[in-house]
Amino acid sequence: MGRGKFELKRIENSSNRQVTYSKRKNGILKKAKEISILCDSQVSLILSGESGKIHEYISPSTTLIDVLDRYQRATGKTLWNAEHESLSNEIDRIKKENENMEIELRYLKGENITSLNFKELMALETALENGLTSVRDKKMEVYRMVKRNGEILEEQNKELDLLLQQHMAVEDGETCMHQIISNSVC
Amino acid sequence: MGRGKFELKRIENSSNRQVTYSKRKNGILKKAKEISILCDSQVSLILSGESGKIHEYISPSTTLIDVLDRYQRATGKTLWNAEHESLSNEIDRIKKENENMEIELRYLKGENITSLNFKELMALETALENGLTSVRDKKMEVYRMVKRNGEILEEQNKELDLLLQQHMAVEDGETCMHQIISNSVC
DNA sequence: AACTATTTATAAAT
DNA sequence: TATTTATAAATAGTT
Repeated sequence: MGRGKFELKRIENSSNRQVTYSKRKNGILKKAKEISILCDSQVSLILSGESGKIHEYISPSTTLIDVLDRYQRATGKTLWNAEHESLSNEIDRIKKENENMEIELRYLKGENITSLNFKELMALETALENGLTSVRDKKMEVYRMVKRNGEILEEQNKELDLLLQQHMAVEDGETCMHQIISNSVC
Repeated sequence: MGRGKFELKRIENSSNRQVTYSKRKNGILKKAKEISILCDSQVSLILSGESGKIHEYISPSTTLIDVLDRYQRATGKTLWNAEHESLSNEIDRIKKENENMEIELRYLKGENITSLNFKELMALETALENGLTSVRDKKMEVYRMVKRNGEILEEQNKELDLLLQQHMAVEDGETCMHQIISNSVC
């Protein structure tokens, strides 16, 4: 079907892949419905694409549980125990991930850094400096935009301005200092 | 397809029904395989006809367990027991936590901050400044200790020293600048 | 999202 | 039951 023979391999273009998924999903769901009605058969079809969203067709003459029961009896595989184990494993995996992120977060906040060696501390410092630079750049950008648009009410504006002046003073100072260090005029 | 339009209703002739089942079963199994490969999607298809024999296609990138697991959490339908539900809830909870931490981490690294407003940026900046201060203090502390104990070999020491001098110079500059701002002597 | 040229699936015939 | 064939259906690329 379609404008040319297709090769049975993953579609590399992400956008095409998504479109094809959407089209073929509808196609196969229709096929599932047809065979179950035409031939009076039990069907369970569960699909999920990259978005993670699930699509299903379960023939109305049955339930998923029935299908799985039959499946277990026919194949001799016990899904229930395996299911339990699989969930437990996933929990372990996510918890581990969680723990690592928590540690990294604490480090970035300067907590629990006693155990770090010098090299690690330097890397951390660099990461923080980079973050700070991005945030300050963004802040300035937002500030300029707000100023230009004059969108905030007078009162809020004044309050904000006070805070800003304090902040900006510090940063201007630092910038100036860097120039001193690199032997240019301040 | 076929020699005439077909009606979507049970085929009454038993022999025809069986033949059609057999043909369409092959067709839909092929379709299942195709969509899973072409679109990199997770597919579980279980079929049974009147003979009771089961046919299945499970995409190789996954297992039936995984598919059912996702199915249950996506639809909220519990296929097995209460224990499953509690495990499933725990996974959802941890994943949510995980997501929040991931966002916070990105913020601290200065990523994805476009959506933040001014107040949030200021809070972020403060957090980063605090982190940086702690890390730098710690770094100095470690440096002094290492120096005093003379534990590193001569060669390593020299190499490190070079790096350090660069780092310290910058920070001394900043510290000095802060003192200027707070009206004390530099 | 709709169109269309082509391929693919399949109902009926053999 | 397997193969062939006429036709409907699905769909890849296009707009």
